[in-house]
Amino acid sequence: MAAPRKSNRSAAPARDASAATAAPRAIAEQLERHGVRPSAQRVAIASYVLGTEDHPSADQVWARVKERFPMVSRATVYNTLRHFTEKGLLRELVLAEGRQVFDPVVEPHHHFVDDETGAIRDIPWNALKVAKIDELEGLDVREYMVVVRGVARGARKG
Amino acid sequence: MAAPRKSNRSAAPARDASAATAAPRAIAEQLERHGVRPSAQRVAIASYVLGTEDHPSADQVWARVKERFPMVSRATVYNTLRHFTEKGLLRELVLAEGRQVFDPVVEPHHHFVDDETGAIRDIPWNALKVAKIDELEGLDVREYMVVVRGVARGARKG
DNA sequence: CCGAAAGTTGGACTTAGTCTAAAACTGTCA
DNA sequence: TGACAGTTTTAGACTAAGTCCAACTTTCGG
Repeated sequence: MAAPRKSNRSAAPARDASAATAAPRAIAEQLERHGVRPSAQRVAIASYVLGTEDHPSADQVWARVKERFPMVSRATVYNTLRHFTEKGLLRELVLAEGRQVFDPVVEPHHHFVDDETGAIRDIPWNALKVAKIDELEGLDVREYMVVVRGVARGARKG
Repeated sequence: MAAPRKSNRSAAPARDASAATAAPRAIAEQLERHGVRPSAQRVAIASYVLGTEDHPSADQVWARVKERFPMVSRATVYNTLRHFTEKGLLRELVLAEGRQVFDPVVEPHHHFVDDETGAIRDIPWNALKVAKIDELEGLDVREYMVVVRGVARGARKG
């Protein structure tokens, strides 16, 4: 389940290194560049949600952040995720198993939903090509994506 | 909001004709053909959900059905929708504003989500073409669709 | 240090959906 | 007809996801 890339558990405290923790300094700067005032809670939330390859739901983010920051409130996480989304740090997808999920990749891309595990994976924009989208009559298209459902064959490692 | 098509309130009892009510006989037969025993509640649910062009959520179906069948319970509606889906009468989409919605069109097609109203519209399968879907490595594709978001321009009539 | 604005908090509330045990209905067979 | 089994429906409790709000805390500018 965990994506074992970006192994920068550099100056992390003596806890397990399972959660992806980027340097707080860098995260604070990233927030500021997007016009978000970096509070401690926001940095904690960002350090998980901006660094993950999962597509967590809001409640999943809350659970994750609480592990290292137990006194954070649910309202804060929800507000913050909305805030991040408004500021363009996140994208909100509505294709998951009934809940809205957040995707730190803001650039357009497609999605693969694993029917067995429910996991969502990104598909690079150029891996697929949609034709005739500009021929749709009467629709002002703002964005589009292909949603592929199926099962991942073979090479899935935990 | 009401879709004033299929005005076959033929041998219906003396009640109002506001909701789309197909002939109960025909619906019962349709259910039987799909291996669903047609109870009164199931026919009531089917007569709305199989005849609509909306993409209602389960709770919306419940609300609609209760208008003409006030004593129907929520569990029945949820069970029935699941049952219909298993029997291939409905398809369940997971792309709506955070909820699962049902689509009486079982054949593959694409979807347009109106960002302003949240309404979902079908896009015919042949209106778009997705290339390179068979080149996706390591994925057993079961189905796919294009989800288009934007706003409907002009000519929208209810 | 003060006040205002921004941020955070817990908890109540809402909405969507599931679960359950009991009741009601249906078909069958004697 | 009446008894039985299996199916369907029911109300309501429960859970999960998410919103809302009023109060508290923190930060920032002066």
